[in-house]
Amino acid sequence: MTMSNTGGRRKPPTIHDVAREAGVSRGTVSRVLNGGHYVSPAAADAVNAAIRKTGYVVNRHARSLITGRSDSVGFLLTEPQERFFEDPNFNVLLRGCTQALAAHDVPLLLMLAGTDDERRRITRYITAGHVDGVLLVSSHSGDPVAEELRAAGVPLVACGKPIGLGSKVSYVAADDRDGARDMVRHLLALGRRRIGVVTGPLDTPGGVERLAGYREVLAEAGVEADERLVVSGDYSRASGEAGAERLLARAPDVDAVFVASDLMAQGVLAALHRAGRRVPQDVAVGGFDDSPAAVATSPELTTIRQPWDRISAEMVRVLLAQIGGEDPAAVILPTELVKRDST
Amino acid sequence: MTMSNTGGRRKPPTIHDVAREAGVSRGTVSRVLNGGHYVSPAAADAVNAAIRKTGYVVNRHARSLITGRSDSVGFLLTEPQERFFEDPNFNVLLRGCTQALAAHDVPLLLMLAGTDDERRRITRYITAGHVDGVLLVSSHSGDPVAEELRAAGVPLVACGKPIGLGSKVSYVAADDRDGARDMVRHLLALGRRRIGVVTGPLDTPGGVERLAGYREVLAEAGVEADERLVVSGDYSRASGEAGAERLLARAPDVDAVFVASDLMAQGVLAALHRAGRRVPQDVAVGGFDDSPAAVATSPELTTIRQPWDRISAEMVRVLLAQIGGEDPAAVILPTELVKRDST
DNA sequence: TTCTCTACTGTGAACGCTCACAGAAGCAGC
DNA sequence: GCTGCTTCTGTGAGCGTTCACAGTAGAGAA
Repeated sequence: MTMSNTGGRRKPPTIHDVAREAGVSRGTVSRVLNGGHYVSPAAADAVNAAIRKTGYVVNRHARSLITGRSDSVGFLLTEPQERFFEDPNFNVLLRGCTQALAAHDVPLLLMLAGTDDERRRITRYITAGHVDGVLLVSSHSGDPVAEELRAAGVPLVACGKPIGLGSKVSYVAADDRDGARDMVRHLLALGRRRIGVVTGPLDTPGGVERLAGYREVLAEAGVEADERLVVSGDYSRASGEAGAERLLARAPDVDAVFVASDLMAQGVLAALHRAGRRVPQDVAVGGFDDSPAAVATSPELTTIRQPWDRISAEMVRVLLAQIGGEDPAAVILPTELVKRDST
Repeated sequence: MTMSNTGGRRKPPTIHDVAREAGVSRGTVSRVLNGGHYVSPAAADAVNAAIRKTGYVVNRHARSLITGRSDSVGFLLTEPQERFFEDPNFNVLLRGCTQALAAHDVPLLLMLAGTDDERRRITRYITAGHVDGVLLVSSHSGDPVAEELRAAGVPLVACGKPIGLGSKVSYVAADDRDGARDMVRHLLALGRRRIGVVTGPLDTPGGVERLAGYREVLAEAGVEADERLVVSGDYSRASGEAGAERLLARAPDVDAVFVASDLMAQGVLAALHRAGRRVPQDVAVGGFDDSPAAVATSPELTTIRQPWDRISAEMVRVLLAQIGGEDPAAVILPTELVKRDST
């Protein structure tokens, strides 16, 4: 009699079937399912055996209906779709988050807010309680979706310090300023003195902090600050390329560039190459992120590693804690200089 | 009296509240919510007004509990994570699918199966009925997850023709052979006769078809087939780079290369550049996909456009149809030659 | 008038689960 | 014996929706 007793049944087994099979009540099965407290070892064993035998899987809808939780979270990206297509950092983050969530059996709903229409639909979906919380990726300030979610009291964890959301919203970020300092110190140590910078968008804390780190280290080293060496970008490859061109035009004697993202650094490399500058001999180039893009260039990029694994793991941890009732938290993680061939 | 009557309530309004507000029964509200058949115009208006006034949003869990549907679908990627990090085609597809699904108010659950452990968890999740259907991206043959899902009768639509799943599984694909033919004809029209090819993985229909198209056109044109001109890759950038090196070593007189993916073409471009060959003067390079990667190269890639918008829209359409009870279907979409600077 | 048909509406039951509560069993202390 | 405490177990109620069914009203036909 080793065969399963399901016979020709179509419908999946319920908690009731498990209870009958194990010779206990629904309540006991439910207790085993939810942590196993106040259950005798004998009963727990019988229930687990019955679950295996029947192939029971909990019906999440029935559970959610009564608990009021959905046991799922949203991953919300409010960047323009070009950025999503271009920047592999999002993929790394997405992968990290799904992985961390899987350990808690929490599915991830992907929400890409490209248009205003999508923004509205997604906001409605989230505030209706269809997800318990949101992992937010939105670098720019004044994001109306984020503000609405915060106002609605939806548990929220941002990747990178969010702007204009007050201190009530959690975030996880790498130590941008410290990373920038490491890179510029590295360039100084190579003997470079005309160090340019292509910044990130200056309406984001990340962009501001990386620039601040650059300025600090130059000042500490007594290197003359030259505003012609500072050009701004928006993290995109194209803006890196344009930035490098401006830099070469304004300060032809530049001998190193700190670029605030690897993607922009790709563009910088292309522009330098077109201008006939050798990397790293004539101009050293340092990136930021350690994204997959950093090793797709030639030469491979020296860069500042953002600990993506830890960032995504912390985002998930903080979000689940907040869903569980804890207060918002801010987590800053250390970066690391990764030396490759571009410096 | 224009204020909402919600007062200090915390709990969201239910269908019952709407019914009371509109002066009708739950059943009538439910009918309005689900298509509005057999409802008088007056009642429908009253219900819609009440919905707006109360801010009612349907509780999907309660609905799912009784209908047995989850009204959500999974997006399952069984590629190794490096591929997901490297290839922006996945992002384009993902974006297209979320967008198409949003029009039907169907959320997308992201499932990335990197490890065996994840594969098992995801299979269990899906076969438990937590999603109504699956959008599958899995180029390689013998994928055990896909086979299990098919066997379990889960509605399934693959991107690209799946291998070894019999004819019972739906798929949407671009016309690989025809696209390859267009590209090789284009290279011939440019006067090239020593046309090499870097193939995709030959355990996938896409890889096989693109190679077949190449061979066909050369044969039709009476150009001598030379197996030294054929090297194989796996769609990755690195394999394109390695492929081009092999090609140059085996057939130094190559004057054009048809590369079966844009990402590989990036690698081919890098290898040609390193070898001192000018593109397109010395060697013309044609890609495949028209992925965002195609315009991030210099020179920008001539390529075969896969109609990603239509592919994702069709995948969603076919999947929803199949969930609705229709039979599996295969959809082949036409490609288009996009001329840029690399040919 | 009465019957039938169509268009619409209301009601109870059910979906599968968790939660609160009541009760049982075992054991100690009086 | 009774009381109190702890640990465990079963039961009824209810979460918010849809579905099947019963019922009503009005129009048209006999």
